[in-house]
Amino acid sequence: MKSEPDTFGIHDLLNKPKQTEHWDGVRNYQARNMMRDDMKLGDLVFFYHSNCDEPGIVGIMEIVREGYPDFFAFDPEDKHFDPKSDPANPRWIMVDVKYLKTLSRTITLKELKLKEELADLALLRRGNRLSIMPVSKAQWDFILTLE
DNA sequence: GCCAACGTTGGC
DNA sequence: GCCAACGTTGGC
Repeated sequence: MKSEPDTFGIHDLLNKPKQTEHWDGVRNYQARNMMRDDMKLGDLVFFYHSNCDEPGIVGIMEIVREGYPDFFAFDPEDKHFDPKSDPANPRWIMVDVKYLKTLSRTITLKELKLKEELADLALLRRGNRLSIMPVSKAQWDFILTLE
């Protein structure tokens, strides 16, 4: 899962009560579907810092609540308000994530790109701008060997 | 700040 | 259903 450190970085998650926060504001259907359909309690997630000096994987989180309505979509004052999301039939979904650890160093995008083992990593696919992407078990294990 | 790559919107 | 226009993402 990607986030811009200037907006919400891994340190912000670390400083939340119970080191837990809802992953709100996703307004892309593919990303929403992954939160709604694929993410299960206890699943592990890489925290990726995007749009910053050193884009890359900085830590690990755990899913502690499965998909439920992103109620910020109902709030006209919220940045991610969506008038088309009906509370009776919510359009947007979020999950809750809990901080697990910060990697001993950032595994940079630049470095990931060099690895043959990660040729199929969704993050590295051309033009991919999704904020949530799948990582296979093999990819996950390999990435952790880079730490 | 630039720009490529996408997703979304809305007229037709 | 097509597609041009527009907005956003995010690396560089």
